[in-house]
Amino acid sequence: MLAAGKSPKRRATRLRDSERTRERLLQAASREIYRSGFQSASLDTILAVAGVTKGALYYHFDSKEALGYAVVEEVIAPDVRGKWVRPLQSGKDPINALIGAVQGIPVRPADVRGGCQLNNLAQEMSPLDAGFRKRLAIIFQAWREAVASVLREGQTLGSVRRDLQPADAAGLLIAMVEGYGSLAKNAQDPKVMKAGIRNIVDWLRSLRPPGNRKRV
Amino acid sequence: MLAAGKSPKRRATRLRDSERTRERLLQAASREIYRSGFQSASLDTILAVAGVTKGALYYHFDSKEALGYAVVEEVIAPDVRGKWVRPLQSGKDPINALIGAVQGIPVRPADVRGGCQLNNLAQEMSPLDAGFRKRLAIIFQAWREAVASVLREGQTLGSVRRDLQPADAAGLLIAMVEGYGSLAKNAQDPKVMKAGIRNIVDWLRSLRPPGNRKRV
DNA sequence: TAACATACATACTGGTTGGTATGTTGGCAG
DNA sequence: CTGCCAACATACCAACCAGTATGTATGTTA
Repeated sequence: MLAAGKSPKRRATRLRDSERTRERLLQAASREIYRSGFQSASLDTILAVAGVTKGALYYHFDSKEALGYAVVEEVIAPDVRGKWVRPLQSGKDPINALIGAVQGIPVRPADVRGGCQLNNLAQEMSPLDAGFRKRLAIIFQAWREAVASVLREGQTLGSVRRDLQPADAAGLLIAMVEGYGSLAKNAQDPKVMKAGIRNIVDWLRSLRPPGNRKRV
Repeated sequence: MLAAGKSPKRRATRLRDSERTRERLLQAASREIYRSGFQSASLDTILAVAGVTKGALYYHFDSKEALGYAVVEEVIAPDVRGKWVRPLQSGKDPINALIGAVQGIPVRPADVRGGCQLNNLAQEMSPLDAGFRKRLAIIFQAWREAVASVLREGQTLGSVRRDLQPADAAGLLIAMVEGYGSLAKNAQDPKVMKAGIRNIVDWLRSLRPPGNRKRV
C-alpha cells in the first residue's frame, strides 16, 4: 500500500522541524514543572521559555495533562534509566556500582535546591491524578527492580551478604536517597546532601559479607 | 494602667468566638493545603470548607501567604512536637522510645495517600518562598535535635552504641521516615509504609550495643 | 443613648488560567 | 498552476484567582 522511502529528504526535514518543536516544548515544560510544580506551572510561561506559541502546543499535545505525561515518559523516565538502571548493568562489582550511582547524585546548589524531578512530581501528583501516578510508579518500579537485581546478582557472586532481602534493601536505598534529597531541598543546602551520600555509602559497604570488605 | 478582669465575661465570649473562627480557618487551610498543595489550594475552597467568608479571612490574616505561615506554626509544628519531640522526652529507653515513635506513624490508607504534611509543604515551598523555608526548617531542626538528643542520652546510659554520631543518625532516621513516606505516597499503598517501618525499626535495633540487644 | 470598635458579610476588580476558534504559511502531489 | 494538508500563529473566551472596598450587625464605652 504505502511506498516507503518516497521523497524522503524533504519530508524528513519537515518532520525533524516539527519534532524539534515538540522537544523544545518538552524541555521547557520539564524545566517549569521542576521549578514550580505541575499545577502551578503556567502554560504561557512554558510557551515563552520554549519560544513557541499556543497553537503549536495544542497541535502536539491534547492538554496540559498530556504534556505532563509526556514529560514523565520522555524526559524523567530516560533520565532515571540513564542514572540508575543502565549503570547497574555494566557488570561491575554490585556494591561498587551502587556506590558509584549514589556518588553520581548531583550536589550542585541548583540541583539540591530543586530536588529530584521524579520525587517532586510524584509527591505533588500521585494523590491527585491516576495518570501521573501510574507512569511514575512504573519508573519507581524499574529503579527498585534494577537495584534489587544487582543485589541478587551480588549474592550469587558472594559479594553481597546472603542474609538480606534484595527487594527490601532496594526499597530502603531508594527511601534514603529520596529522603535525604528532601531534607537537603528543604534546608536548601548541598552539605546536607553530601552528608547523606556519605551515610548511604557507608550503609552500602555494610552490605558486603563480613570477610569481604574490600573487593574491587 | 489597664484594669484586668474588667467585664471579663462578655469580652471573653467575643474573643472566644473570634478565635474559633480563626481556628476553623487554620484547620480548613491545613486540610486543603494537605490535599492540593499550598499554591493550588484555593482561598474560596478553604472558605467554603471553613464555612466563613472572605471578610473574616482577611480580618484574621493579611494574605494567603500569612495564612500558610500560620498553618505551619500553629498546626504542623505542634503536630511534630506531639509526635516526635515530647514522646522522646518521656524517660523511656531511648531506642524503645524511637521505635515507639516510628511505629506510631499513621498507616491508614488516607494518611499514606496524603503523605506527610511537613514534607509535602517543604517540598513544594522551600525552594520558592523563604518565609516557608525558615519556618519549616525550624521544625525539621527541632525534630532532628530531639532524636539526636535522645541518642546522646542513650550513649551515656550505655543503651546506644558509642561508635555513632547522634546528629548523623538522627538525620538518617528522618531521611528514612520521609523517604518511605514518599514511596508509600507515590505507590498509594499502606503496605509500602508498613514494610518501611519494619526496616527502620530493624535499623534502630542495630543501634544498641552488641551485648545489649534486649533491654527493658 | 450616642459614639465607636470589633468581627465579620457582600460585591466587586484586574489579572491569570487552560483551552478554543480561526487565520496563515510553506512545501508537495497531481 | 492548483488544490491540499501539516504545522503552526493570533485572537479570543469563560472560569477562576487573590485581594479590596464597602456595608453592617453586635457589642462596649463614655
